[in-house]
Amino acid sequence: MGSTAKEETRIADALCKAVLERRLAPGSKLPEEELAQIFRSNRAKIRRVLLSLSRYHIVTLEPGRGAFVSRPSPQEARDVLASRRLIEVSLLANPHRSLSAEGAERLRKIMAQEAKAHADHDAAAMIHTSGQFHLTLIEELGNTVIKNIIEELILRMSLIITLYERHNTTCCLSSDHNDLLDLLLAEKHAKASALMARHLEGIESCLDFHREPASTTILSQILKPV
Amino acid sequence: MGSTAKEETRIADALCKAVLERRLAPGSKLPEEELAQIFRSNRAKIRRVLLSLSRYHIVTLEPGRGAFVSRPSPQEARDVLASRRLIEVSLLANPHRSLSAEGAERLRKIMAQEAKAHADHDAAAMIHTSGQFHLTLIEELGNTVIKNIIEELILRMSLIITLYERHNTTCCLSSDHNDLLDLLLAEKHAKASALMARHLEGIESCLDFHREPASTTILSQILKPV
DNA sequence: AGCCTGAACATTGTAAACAATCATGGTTGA
DNA sequence: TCAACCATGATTGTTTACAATGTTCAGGCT
Repeated sequence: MGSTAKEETRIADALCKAVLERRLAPGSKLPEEELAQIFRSNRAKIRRVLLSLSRYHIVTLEPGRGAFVSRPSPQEARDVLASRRLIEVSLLANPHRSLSAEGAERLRKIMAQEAKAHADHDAAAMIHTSGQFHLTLIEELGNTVIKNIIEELILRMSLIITLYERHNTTCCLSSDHNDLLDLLLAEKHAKASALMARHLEGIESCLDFHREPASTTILSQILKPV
Repeated sequence: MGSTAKEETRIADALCKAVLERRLAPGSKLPEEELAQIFRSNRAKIRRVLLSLSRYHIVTLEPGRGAFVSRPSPQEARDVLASRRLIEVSLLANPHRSLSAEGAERLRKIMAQEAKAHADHDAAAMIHTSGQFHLTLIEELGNTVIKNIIEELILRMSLIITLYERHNTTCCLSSDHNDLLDLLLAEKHAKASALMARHLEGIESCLDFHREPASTTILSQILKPV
């Protein structure tokens, strides 16, 4: 996510990645000094990064207390889900432009990575490539602005899933992606849109807003020392 | 737009308001020291505000050169327009919930303010209330997350309109709002959605991406000295 | 025993001084 | 006359130290 300086981008990306892959649990405290050591940076830069991330609702700043990984409320969770569904579903129904050949190629490459991650049982890679598929799709059919919006929503969804995922369920089936691409190439917008709606509803149905685990994590074990 | 501290919110809001009402021209430089004096604040806080606003694409930070009011490129302009249209139109077609009685009441009040601003020939108030109408509508039919997204897009649209508005045209006709409310209360989603599409397309048709005026402004005359 | 209180510690927030970078205007030379 | 160049001033970027706030833990009181 575009920061100004290079080093800050690095740090922000590392934090976002940790959130995306659900290594960083919602509610975790993010002490400035500790982060500065982990990333071999200084407090000022960490501070800027945290402020930036707070704008994306990934981090919550509590004045006088510090920064924490956000814990979206059930209401916020529902709103994020609904917003993402609204945007992705309607973009597939009314794409700004149809899928180009090179776009399809990009998507296929990502699907190959997905398959590999699945074969390797690499959970982090699976989440990452799955998100990448959605983002690339949005970018091909829509534009950069919408892509950025969805990018933020996907990050927030990671927090939501970590918080509210019902155990015993296997969320996020990725077999849909194949069908989705076929429908898009066949220009069957209505069907593609409906499939996307089901796809996202599938994720929602795996959530349970009654429980709120407070699992906090220890940073240094999670954020690799650069 | 929610900042952490109170004073910073005040400053950010003042800047956003100036952008929204098109007093702050795209490209204007925003020197830290000068802003600090205008808002009787200090550089550190101004700096935080500018960083925040840069995350909303309202301000562009150029390393070593400082902060400037963003100048969206024609491409970015088109993308912002398209994104806003996508979201607003599809939300009206598939609202998350139907308009409540109190929601209608809120909208009516805003429309009254719009009428007053129109009667007074108060351009700033007209822009402000018009935006408020859209935002309230989105919030009633959708949720807070979508509202925040649209809020940012409306701000960016202010910059775009300032940059690319074709003169001799009267953009943003507000007579549509009345009809829109009627259609919504009658639960005529398809018609409401179509009207919104036309409404937003009307704005787009007033833009001309060929000219790029570089009008820069002087801050102290525009930002009231608190 | 449980809880309130207060002091010591740790962390965040703020300010100011310093360093680095960029815009400027004037000078020099062809 | 014009262009390139250097010196100067202004603005941004970074670091440091210090102030304010929150947290924790020990001790004493009820």
